[in-house]
Amino acid sequence: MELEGVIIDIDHVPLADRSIIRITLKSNSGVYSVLDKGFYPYFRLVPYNKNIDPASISKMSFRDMQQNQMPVHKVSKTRHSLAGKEVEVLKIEANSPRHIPEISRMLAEFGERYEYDILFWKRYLIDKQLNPLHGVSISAHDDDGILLLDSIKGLEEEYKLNKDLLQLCFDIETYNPAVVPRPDKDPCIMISYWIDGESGVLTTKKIDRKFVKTFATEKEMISAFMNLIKEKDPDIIAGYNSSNFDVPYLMKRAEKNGMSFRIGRYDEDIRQEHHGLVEAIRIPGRINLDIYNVARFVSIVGASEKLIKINRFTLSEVYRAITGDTKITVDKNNIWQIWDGTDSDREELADYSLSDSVTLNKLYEFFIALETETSKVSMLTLAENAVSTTGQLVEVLLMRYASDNEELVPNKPEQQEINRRMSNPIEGAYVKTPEAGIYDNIVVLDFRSLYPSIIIAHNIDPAAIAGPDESVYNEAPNGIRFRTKPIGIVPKALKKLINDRKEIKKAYKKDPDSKTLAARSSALKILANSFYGYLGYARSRWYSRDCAASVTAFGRSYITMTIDDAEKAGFHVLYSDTDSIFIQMQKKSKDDAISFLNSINAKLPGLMELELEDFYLRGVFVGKRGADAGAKKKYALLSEAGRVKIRGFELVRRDWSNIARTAQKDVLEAILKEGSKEKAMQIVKNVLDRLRDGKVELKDLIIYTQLRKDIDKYDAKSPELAAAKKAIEKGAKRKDEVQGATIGYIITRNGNTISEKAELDELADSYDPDYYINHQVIPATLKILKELGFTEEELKGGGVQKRL
DNA sequence: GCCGTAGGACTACCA
DNA sequence: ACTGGTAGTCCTACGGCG
Repeated sequence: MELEGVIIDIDHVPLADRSIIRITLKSNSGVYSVLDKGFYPYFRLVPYNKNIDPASISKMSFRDMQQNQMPVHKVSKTRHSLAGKEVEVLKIEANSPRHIPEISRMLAEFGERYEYDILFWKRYLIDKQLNPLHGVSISAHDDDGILLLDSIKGLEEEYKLNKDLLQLCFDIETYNPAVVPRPDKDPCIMISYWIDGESGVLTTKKIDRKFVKTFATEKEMISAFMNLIKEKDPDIIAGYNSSNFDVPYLMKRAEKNGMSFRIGRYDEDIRQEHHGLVEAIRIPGRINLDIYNVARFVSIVGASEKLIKINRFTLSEVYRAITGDTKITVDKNNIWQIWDGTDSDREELADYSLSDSVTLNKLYEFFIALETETSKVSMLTLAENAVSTTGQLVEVLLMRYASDNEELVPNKPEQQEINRRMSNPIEGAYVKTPEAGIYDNIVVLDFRSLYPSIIIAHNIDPAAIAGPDESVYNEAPNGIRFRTKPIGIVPKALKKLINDRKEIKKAYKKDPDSKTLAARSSALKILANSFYGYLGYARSRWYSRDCAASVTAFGRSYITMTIDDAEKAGFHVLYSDTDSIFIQMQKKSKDDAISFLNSINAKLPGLMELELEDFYLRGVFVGKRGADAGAKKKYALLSEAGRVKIRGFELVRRDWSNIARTAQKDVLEAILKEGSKEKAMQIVKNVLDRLRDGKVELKDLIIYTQLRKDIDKYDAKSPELAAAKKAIEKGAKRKDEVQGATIGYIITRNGNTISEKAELDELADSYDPDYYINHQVIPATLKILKELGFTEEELKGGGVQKRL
């Protein structure tokens, strides 16, 4: 039979003598499971002795630790290129991926080993050139009720499912008399879900709510949840931090109840795997999607795309960030008391539980387009894409190009090599020091995708570095020479991403409401922007100090050339950072700026392009604290269209209080929009008065900071650390609640030093006006008012005493 | 012992 | 656990002073 569809999941099933690939395919006619017996896991060996006979390796006897035979399936000769040179390679196929580590170890004495750590199913996708969500076409036959694959290939046209992938969102509540729930002792008390518009709560006590179903035991409740999944057959199981909490917890509870928590499409256990630093949950035949990971990924990687900015990654904070609404909540530490409380307590708990799943579904709807489109670009399954870092996405993409080009995939570096790379960083971008001041009529120009376009224009690739005796090359400003051809896999991959994005943008213009097109464009940009970083990443397979240093050297050269030309043409350059240049127009017209832009573009190679970012009516640059020089990476602009663009100022930083941030924002806007010196001063005076009079709400005084390290591993004392430690001592927080978390604290009146005065936001009952005046509002606003000609004394004279 | 400050640890930002 | 460049806070150690 012939099948077309998207790959939901791909894994392998271990049989007695070998492992075979299994594909879970979703087609418009249903979900199919197809086995491919024609593919074997393998690694490659570059033998020290070229005359080594493949047959002799085939005949060797390999045994594992338990002395089980591990026959080699097949050994064949290939030719591959390695760092730009042709080499003879042996491809050694095994029967099971489990055999690869041992067989490759035993062959280490015969040569250099490569590609021994590429996962079996990933290898399959790469070698067969498949893109799971884009769609595949399969030819298979029925063998006693099992579908066996005859051939598979990727589809040219994207496969259109007539319905979106079906998601089930769920969340659990647990009994927690010890505050932190103990999976071996404390039962799961509620499971809430949302699927296809239907939502409900499964529980074990009678609760008077229509959406609640009550079961006699925890075991029956978990079984009912498993049955629900079986019956509704979702493609995606979405939770919030579910890979670390909900799923492992239910697995443990099921085990305690003498059963197995199985929610896949096959009668198999869920697999828990380490994936870099995150825990990955594999649900056979379905897609596990932990929205917590997704939100973090988008927030970190999508930052440049301005997708979202989230300060804290709790479910309710993320919900608030994307919808502006707040969700209902309960005191998490007291769930067990609520559960043991009154009927109405339990009704509220059920409402809360339900709201978590409903909320989660809204987050799912918000993130799924980008997640799906990133998967199509990375050509990984949705579940794998969701647990991958950008580094891993770039890596797997380059593996595909290496495979197409018959290049060996470089090995991952050993720890010693990683340390060596990290201790030797490269020089980065150029940043011009601005002159503090307030300027009118500014034009901002920037290079479109500077680093990707440099890599493409100059064929920057580890395998393209020319030797000293070669004559055809392009020399980077740092002296590294790159062959002009053949085109390396790094520029080749980038060019495809950039060309694809051009096409998508064209389509988007015709269909501006398409979320899919917008998300695909973002996904392409995120991937393209990660290549330079990957070249300089210490753990990268394609690390190349020379390449990364050449990219930034070219970058510095292009931007300084642009600055010099602008000045030669009579413009005043205010500021520049990496790929952008801020020009004060003075007597020049917009046409002059455009013709300058054109003159630069006329001499740029390839698809490199300087773009007009925007014209601005006014801009503010401030001085560095305690120095004459202007501060870099800090500016505020007002565009002709009335858009305010603010970068770097305290008001965009979460580790400043709301009161200081708001005051700074109001001052900047008063200057930008109204040019009013007096109004700016009045804003600050009002805030200082309110602070002194104790009229400011505590919530506007919270300072948020992440405790990035283990709480005992800090060398330095800090207010946030002191506040966290005090909360732990009081028993208000557990270590694991604050470690790695973004905590909020307030400087109170109790104590002498700032650290002594710091208390977690929920524990603080006063604030120290002196601190907020002299350490928050004044530093944030004074440097701006200074540019208006005010002095510190005038500000203080406006009603502030420095002394208590 | 008090004061001012250089320098380290740390975080969050820009590109 | 993609890069480097940067500002800024808080704290501590240190040196000068008396």
